[in-house]
Parts: sequence; structure tokens; C-alpha cells
Amino acid sequence: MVYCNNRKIMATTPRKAKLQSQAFRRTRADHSSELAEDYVELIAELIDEKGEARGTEVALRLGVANATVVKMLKKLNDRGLVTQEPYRAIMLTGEGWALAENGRRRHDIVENFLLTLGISAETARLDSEGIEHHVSDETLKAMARFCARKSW
Amino acid sequence: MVYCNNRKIMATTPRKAKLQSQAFRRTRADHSSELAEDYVELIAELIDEKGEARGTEVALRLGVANATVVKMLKKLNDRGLVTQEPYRAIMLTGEGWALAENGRRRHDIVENFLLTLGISAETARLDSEGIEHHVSDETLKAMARFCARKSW
DNA sequence: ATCCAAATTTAGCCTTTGCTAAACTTTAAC
DNA sequence: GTTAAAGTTTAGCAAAGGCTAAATTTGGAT
Repeated sequence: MVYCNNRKIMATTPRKAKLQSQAFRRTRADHSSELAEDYVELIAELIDEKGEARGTEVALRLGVANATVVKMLKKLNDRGLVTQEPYRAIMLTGEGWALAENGRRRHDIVENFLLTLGISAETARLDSEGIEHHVSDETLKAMARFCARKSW
Repeated sequence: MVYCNNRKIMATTPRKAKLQSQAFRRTRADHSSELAEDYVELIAELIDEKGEARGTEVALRLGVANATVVKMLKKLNDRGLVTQEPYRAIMLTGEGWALAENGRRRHDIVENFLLTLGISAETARLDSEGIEHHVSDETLKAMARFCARKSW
């Protein structure tokens, strides 16, 4: 406890508070964007894998209801990431493809990194999905560098 | 594309879909619980640091409005993690302390791991906050093991 | 050409987690 | 003791992301 003029006060820590809130703010911001990335990443995967991406399959793979996907696709369309005619397959815009590719790149690096670290395939798959969106470029580079090493 | 009885069908991939949705479901579940952990972790930190945790300081450090903290504290109280008399400092229950300690342990391991990997202090601080909640026990153990190594 | 099942969309609801503004308490200063 | 500032709570609103049930469209089978 700190005293000032004989009065008990809380130690003011503006700098610490600012630094700390910065991390929490970024994590919250990450959460808003990660859903969009998950969607376009999955849509890209489906197009590559099956020739087209249908809403039902997206819902199935994300583990959400059909209606949820429809609603989200409207938002992704507003953000310029996907296009879709009613009752037709989902298309990615150029921007959508770019985001998807970037997401896949990040995802692969993280998953590969975990595997290199000796994590089981099952856990690496599960953890990388959660971690993927919270890793800065600096950390991502370090992970890639680490995987490139011959041994450690 | 796959054909069956001369009819074009989407290749059914129930196993793949199930596996994939599992990861997304877990990530969504993690998101619900991580806020609670952030709160108790921060409250524990404030108690250790200043002798008590006040709502205003929690709001400042998390970067949210005061009212948001009040609302969340009600939920944490319902979950048996904190107790609080109106207009008084926030207390942690036994369960709250346990969750906080566990969170701090995880946080420290992740941050330390990033530092060991050669990440800058600034980035390690920011990234570890986001990553912390998405790391399984298996991965956490591997990270701790990695830090314990003398060299790599 | 018609019909039916599957896919898709719409409508309406819920919970979570934010916010601001206004009201109420506490507490230090006088 | 009063008072005013700081801290806390209440009230009411918004956006995001879920859900179910009902309506609509599509397209292969007949």
C-alpha cells in the first residue's frame, strides 16, 4: 500500500494498465476477425477438394446450424470476401482468396510447428485451430524458422 | 466429383467433417471460458500487487468500461469464482484462486516459451495473452519441457 | 411433366459481452 | 458534520453469433 500526505492511496500504475489493456484489446479484436478467416479458409478448402462450397457442408464442418452459415455469409459478402447467388454455391472474391491463402499458410506453420515440437497429430490439429489467429507475424516467423532447423 | 447410380453427388466426408467441426467447437467453447479466467487472473494479480482489487482498476487493465466489469462480476459470482459486497473490493473464492493460479501458470509457461523461442518481450506479452487459452495440457507440457532444455 | 427429398433461406428468438448516461455510495478534505 | 470528487451500480441499448421452426427453391427420379 502507498501513502501520500498521510492518505492511503492505490498505487497508480497508468503505464502498466495501458500495456496490459493493449493485450486484451488485441485478443478481443482477433476474435472478431478469426471467424471470417475460418469461413473463407474452409470455403477455399471445399472448393479445392470438391469443386464447390455449399452452405450445408460449411455448416457441417464448422459444427454450426445451417441458418448460422447463411447469416454469416451475408456479412462476409458485405465485407467483400465472398459472393453468392441465392441457392447456389459459395464463391470467394480475390480478397477472399487472399485471406484464405494467408490463413492456410499460418495454419500450416502453426500445426507443423506443434508437430515438430513433438505434439501428437490429434492435439496439434485441435490446438492449431485455436492458436492460429493469435500469433503475430514475428512469432510465426520464429515458428517457421524453428521447423526449418534440422535438429534441436 | 463422385457419381453414384449415375447421379452426381458431393463426396460425403462424415469423418473429416466430424474431425474438423470438433476443433471449431472446442475453440468456440474456449472463448466462453477464457474471459472468466482473464478476470480472476487479473483480480488475483491486483490483490497480490495492491492488497485489493477494485472494479475500476479491473476495467482499466482489461480495457473495458466500468459497467462491463460490474456485469461480468455478477456472472463470476454466480459461477462461484468471486464474492463482493456492494461498493467494496472484489474477493476471490477458493475456486477462483485455483482458476487464477492455473491461469497464471499457463500464462507464464506460454510467455516464457515464446521468449525462449527468441520472440521479443513486447510480442511475447501480446501473443501469450491470446494463445494462453487455446493450448492443451499436452502442448503446455511440451512448452515447459522445451524451456527447461539448456540449449537448442 | 410432375413430384418429392434435400438444400437453402427467412423469421424470430436467445445469450454474451460490449457501451453510455444517470443514479447512488463512499470517503477524503474542509 | 458537510460536501464534492471518485468509485460503483443500475438501466437501457447494440452488435455478434448461436439456435429452431417454417417457408421456399432446386433438381434427380419417376
